Amino acid sequence: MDIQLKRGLLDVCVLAAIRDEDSYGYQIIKDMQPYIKMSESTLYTILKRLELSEMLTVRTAEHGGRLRKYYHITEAGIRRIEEFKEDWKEILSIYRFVTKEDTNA
Amino acid sequence: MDIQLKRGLLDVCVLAAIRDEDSYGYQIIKDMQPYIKMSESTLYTILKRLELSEMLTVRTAEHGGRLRKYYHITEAGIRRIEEFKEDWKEILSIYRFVTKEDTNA
DNA sequence: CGCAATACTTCGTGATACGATGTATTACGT
DNA sequence: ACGTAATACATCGTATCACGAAGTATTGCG
Repeated sequence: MDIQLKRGLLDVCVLAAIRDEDSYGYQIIKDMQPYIKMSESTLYTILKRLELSEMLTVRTAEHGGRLRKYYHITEAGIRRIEEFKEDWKEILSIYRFVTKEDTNA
Repeated sequence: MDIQLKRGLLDVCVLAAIRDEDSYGYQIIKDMQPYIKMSESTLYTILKRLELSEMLTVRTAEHGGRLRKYYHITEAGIRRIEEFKEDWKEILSIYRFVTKEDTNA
């Protein structure tokens, strides 16, 4: 998919991936794989950004002797998803503008 | 609307604005206004980019003593719109992933 | 012992939307 | 005649951001 098209989707996708249950980087990538692919460097950059903007909180936990950083969505993160749903109406109107065939004979 | 969300839409929107009829910068902005707002600097940057990638051709014409640059979509430009329609399927699947409520429990 | 998988991090690069600013002309009100 | 808005296009600098490359470290398997 066009890289520019992905940009607005990535943040909100990551939030959606931790919405129902806390998760960690490696798992998030795997969960999103069927929908949208992203490299590790991209994901960790996004997670850092979402943490800075307080869309999620981080907690470090040990799992099998290895450290994992678990991410938990905040109220602001949930609102961010809601805002995306609002934006979606505009996106749809743009989609119609772009795809509408020229029906003037 | 979220600026990142607009990124993937802008190019294809501009192409859609000249699809049925050649147009020029100032007019394009006005035509797209109801759907998506962009500054002049953004539009002219995009037009330059689309010209470089041969999605459109340019012709300068005089109109009321003033010069106008008219933009004409190419075959590649039309294909670009078709590719967007293909991408749309992926976008929809992402949208569903993001908006689906947690129905477990 | 070596290699894949897991897990996270850092760095540099290229793309790009935008505000600010500039140039020039036409049109309109007073 | 004068000033202001509208039309029309261009350039520059900045901030944001996705990505590949590369690195660190551990677990687990053959």
